[in-house]
Amino acid sequence: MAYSYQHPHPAVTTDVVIFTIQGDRLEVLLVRRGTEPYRGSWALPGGFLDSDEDLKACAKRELEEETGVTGVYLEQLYTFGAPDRDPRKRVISVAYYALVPPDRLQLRAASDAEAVAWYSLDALPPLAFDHKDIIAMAHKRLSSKLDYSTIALQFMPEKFTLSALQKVYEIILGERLDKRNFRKRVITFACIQHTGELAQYGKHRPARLYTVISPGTVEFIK
Amino acid sequence: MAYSYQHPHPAVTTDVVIFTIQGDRLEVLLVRRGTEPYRGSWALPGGFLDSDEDLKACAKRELEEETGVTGVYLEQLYTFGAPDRDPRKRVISVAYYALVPPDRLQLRAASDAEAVAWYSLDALPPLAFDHKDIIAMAHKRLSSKLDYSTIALQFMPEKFTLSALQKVYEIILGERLDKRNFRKRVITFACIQHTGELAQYGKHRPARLYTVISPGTVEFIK
DNA sequence: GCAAAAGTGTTCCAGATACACCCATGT
DNA sequence: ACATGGGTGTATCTGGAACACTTTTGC
Repeated sequence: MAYSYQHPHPAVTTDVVIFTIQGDRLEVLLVRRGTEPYRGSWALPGGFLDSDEDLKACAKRELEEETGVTGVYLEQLYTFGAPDRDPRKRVISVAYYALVPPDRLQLRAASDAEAVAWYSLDALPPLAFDHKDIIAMAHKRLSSKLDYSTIALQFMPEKFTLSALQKVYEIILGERLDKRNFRKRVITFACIQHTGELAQYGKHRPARLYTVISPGTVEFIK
Repeated sequence: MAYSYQHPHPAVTTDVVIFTIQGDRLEVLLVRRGTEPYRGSWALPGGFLDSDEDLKACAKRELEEETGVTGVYLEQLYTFGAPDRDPRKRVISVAYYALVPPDRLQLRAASDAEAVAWYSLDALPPLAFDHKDIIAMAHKRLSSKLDYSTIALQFMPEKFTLSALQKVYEIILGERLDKRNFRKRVITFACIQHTGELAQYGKHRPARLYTVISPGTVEFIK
């Protein structure tokens, strides 16, 4: 079975950068490649576009097939097409990215457990293709979106404390923030609300729990 | 001569949205299609990716071949890949955009003069494919970049008056701006400088001419 | 002298920043 | 009682917005 064309056609893939926050680290989801080229190397989840498949649908499908992660809100990042980015043949890759809360990271049981893992952004293994560049660009996009959108809320579980949210900002931006100013700012977000509940106690005062009103949406500030 | 693959490969094209300001209008460069599908319709300049060609190089080449416009700084906009965006076959299009000053608009003599034209954004003809959506997205991107970069300077000829620059902002944003506030803001741009010269006289006071120090660069404000 | 665009400062408001102490709980 | 993180208010600074008149030229 072969597909023939009058002109050379590149292959088209999608690749997905899934970020999460775990512990004190910003992490990305990687899969170990089972096929050449770069067999055995770590890479972003992704794969070839089907004939009648929308680009974003392809990214979602590959993500689910390879990692079991579903239901995330993907956003297009950039299209990578350097002629030599795949050593075997010409491949154009449309990259997407998304943010998931750490409690959503139930990785596919069905897939080989060894083959899917979270890696801290500052301790990435050697990566296949130009995936290092793709991750770098996604990180840059993420940082700049923090300034003018409420995108960071996508990292939060259903209920969260303001301290936890602040920690997320600090991890992504790589700097400490002032607690009072941070709180003043985020409570102006129309899309967060506190639930009246308190967090499970620690050896300190219990914290109020907040929740996001319209989840899955990227809102712009002001 | 045919190219065969084991899996279906979509075709990949680049399309280019070239903006300019002419008179009081924001305009885009369109070409009339000479081939099916949409033969005779207006469309963005663009075309198929060559086998070993970088995406941006393809956009530049097609732009020059079809319109004679060269030397512009292209930026990637978005990749469009809806399965039905081309009625004949699957085509993925990587869209680029750029801004050119009106004095650079010497369109290719070599190409059919009838086949290349500037159209005002608010009086576009019916367009091929999803090119209307591509232009809409490019316009949105352009508007938002005005806020945080000096991208509008790319529309200016080598020497220009502050009033001319203000008019450019007003045309893109679709609203009037305060003259004093505008001038205060733009003279803080590190990349513009006044030349000491005055504009050719009209029936009014001559205006100072300014120039861009590092042309071709998109600078971020602050 | 009149029309037409160039050029110029100050006041005000809102949002960001800097900064330090008391509170509720577990041990 | 003490250790731990939760929670709060005020003074200041800065950038953006509103706003009107004088200057230089052509006719």
